[in-house]
Amino acid sequence: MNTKSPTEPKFRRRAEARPDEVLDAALSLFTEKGYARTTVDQVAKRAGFSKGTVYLYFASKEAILEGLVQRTVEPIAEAAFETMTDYRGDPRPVLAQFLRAMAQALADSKTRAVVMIILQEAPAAPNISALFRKAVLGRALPAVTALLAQGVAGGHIRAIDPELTARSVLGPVIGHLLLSEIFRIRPEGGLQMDRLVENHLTLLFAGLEPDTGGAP
Amino acid sequence: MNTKSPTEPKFRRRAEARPDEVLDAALSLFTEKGYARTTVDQVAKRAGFSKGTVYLYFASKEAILEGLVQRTVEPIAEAAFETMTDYRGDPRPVLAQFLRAMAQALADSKTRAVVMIILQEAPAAPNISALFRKAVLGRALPAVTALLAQGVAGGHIRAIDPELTARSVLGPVIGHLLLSEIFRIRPEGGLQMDRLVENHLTLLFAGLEPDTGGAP
DNA sequence: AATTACAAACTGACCGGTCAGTTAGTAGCA
DNA sequence: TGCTACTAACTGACCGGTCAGTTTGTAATT
Repeated sequence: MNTKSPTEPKFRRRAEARPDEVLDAALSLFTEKGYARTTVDQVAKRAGFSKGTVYLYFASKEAILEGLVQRTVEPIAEAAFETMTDYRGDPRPVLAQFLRAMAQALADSKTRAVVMIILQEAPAAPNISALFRKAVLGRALPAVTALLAQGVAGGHIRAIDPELTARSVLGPVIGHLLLSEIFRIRPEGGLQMDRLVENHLTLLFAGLEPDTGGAP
Repeated sequence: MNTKSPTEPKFRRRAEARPDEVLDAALSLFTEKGYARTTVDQVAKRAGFSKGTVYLYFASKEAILEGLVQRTVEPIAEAAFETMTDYRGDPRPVLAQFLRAMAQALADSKTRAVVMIILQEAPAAPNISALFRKAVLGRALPAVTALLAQGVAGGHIRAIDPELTARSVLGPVIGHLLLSEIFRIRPEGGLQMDRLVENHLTLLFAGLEPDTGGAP
């Protein structure tokens, strides 16, 4: 990530830009070594100034993490979820739209990195967990569940459990992300989140097809 | 698990039990507060003795973590994967067997806890990551992929991408685990991994049904 | 007596957070 | 234009505390 060319003047005097510079530096370091193993001094150094300055803009190390999550998660959360809530009809087109949007968001490596940091730190940092739950999960899961329930009720899809099926809709994307980011296990040629989603959608849509009495 | 080799020690004090006691204590603390925020002293205290003793049996704090992963993961890894490799025919019964075994393994809260710790620490601890990859993922994924490929080739299932579909098979289970353990989002009445797997299997099996020209 | 198993005290490095002091920029004045 | 006075931005040494890992002494066992 950036880090600014070494020819920059020593004093920059642009207080408004500082918080974002801290967050950028923190993101790259947290990604490399994890939150716990990164020191505030390292963050400051990478951002191009000293530790004291960091504390002019963030109250604590954890506040940096919170800022990072907020900056990444909020715009994504705002962009979605409204279409789904009152939809009536076959849920599949909406699911496709949703999963493709998700794939697109996760195509950005910064977003991916923040999501990974959240997954790693959430168990030990309750406010991070709460933030993500409130902004993303608490909205996405009920939306998908309601969409599926409505589809079942209307006979558009097979009679499955909507709440559990929501996991079958979203799980593969999360699993793919984890395999790739944590264990470096990914298809030849990179993450290919798009291809994963398309493959998943064919399978999922066929699976959701109402049972018309086919033979197993 | 357990050890307790009946052949070796006739005298000695109670030293043989120590490593497992350390691992048990470490597991509960790592689960509560995470690896980084747990001190070796706390592990020793919970196990009922002092820090120095821990270092009689483990070379470092990270070695404790490795021991924990090894103790949990190896028996699981050994128990499976062989059935799949040379199978010919409709892969669905084997997939069902596999997912149910996975659900059963994850029903044990200790196993679940270790898996979560792995997911959290793997990015920053390469040998943990490698251990799990070698013992579990590096075997499970190719096995499922090969099974699917064989099913496609034999016309038993829809022509999907086997490698990507492996994610659709396993992802929901992982996603369910994550939602429950990290964000405390779970169905009423607990984890219900069994019900998730059964619901997932209906959906998945219908989705894998070869396309015989049904209605969209 | 020799060995083993352990507790307790200790060491040294590290790190989050603070703060007294320094520097860069700017407004006012001549 | 040059000077003074002031402020916001920034630095880096430092402090208090923590913690992984080590050493030493001792009680029990053989």
